[in-house]
Amino acid sequence: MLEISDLAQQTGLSAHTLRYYEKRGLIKASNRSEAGYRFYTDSDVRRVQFVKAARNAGFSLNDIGQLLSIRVDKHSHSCQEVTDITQKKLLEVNAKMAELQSMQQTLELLLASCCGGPENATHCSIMEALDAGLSRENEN
Amino acid sequence: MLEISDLAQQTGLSAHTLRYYEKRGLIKASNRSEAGYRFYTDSDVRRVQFVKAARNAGFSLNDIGQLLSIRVDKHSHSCQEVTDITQKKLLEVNAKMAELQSMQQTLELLLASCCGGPENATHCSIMEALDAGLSRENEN
DNA sequence: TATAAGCTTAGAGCTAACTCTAAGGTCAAT
DNA sequence: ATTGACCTTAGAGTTAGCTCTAAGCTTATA
Repeated sequence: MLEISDLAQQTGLSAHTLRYYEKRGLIKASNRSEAGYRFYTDSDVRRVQFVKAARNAGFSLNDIGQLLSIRVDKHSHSCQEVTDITQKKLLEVNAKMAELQSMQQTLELLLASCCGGPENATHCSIMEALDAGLSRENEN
Repeated sequence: MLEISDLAQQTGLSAHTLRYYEKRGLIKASNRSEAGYRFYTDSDVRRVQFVKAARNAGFSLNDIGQLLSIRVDKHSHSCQEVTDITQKKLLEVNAKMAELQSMQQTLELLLASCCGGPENATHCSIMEALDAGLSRENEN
């Protein structure tokens, strides 16, 4: 039986975060001491590690809530439900990536155009490009 | 002279957002009517367009505040200041991209491993992978 | 002149995921 | 019995960038 700080150490999450996850309904200590201290079992630890792995994969805490309810009753859920959640997340990640790639490209172009030297910015090509609206490519 | 809704239409930002930018100190209506209505000049429009272009490039409103203070007094600032801000932003974007790429890769692997069919999730390989902590590659 | 559309302000609410604080209880060691 | 480290809870604060509301003016049109 682990106390919350032990679980925190084992998972690399803070005790605060673990309590927060509990408040969100993601995890729960299997036992409590007389005084109300949380005690975690191995099964609790595995559940927290599942949450952590899902966070690393990019899932939101809401997504993880869904995944967890599938996890506790796999018989009542299909693989398709799991792939749907995963697919949806992948689309979000791809969208975000596209946005960032556009920014990255823009920033690289800006940097390539500017001398970056100590002279004053009167003719700075970055400022000029931003003034020109980034050459109307990036309009939405 | 444009009223705020005219400026909103010309820039694609909402009147709410324009007032918010003003509150943040990024923009300002050059004139006000007797009644207090904001009136914008062409120069105001260009400033807002600068802000919008910088947003598209990924700059935060704080960054944009700095860029704007350079913009109004280019003589007192160097190209280096501008490239420093830009470089810093590029590093942030790159870091975020790396994170997203890792997620993307993970999600793609997960999807490739799972049948996604209507059978129950008892042996779903996505669930198994998350249970296994994503094979300890992604630990931090 | 009355109605509707649009303007003003201050300030609250939203999202996501923490992060921290305050006030107090518990526990092991001295 | 007293530290000091840890635990509890409810609830507030943080970040970024909006987004919206309420209450009240103003302006153009019918």
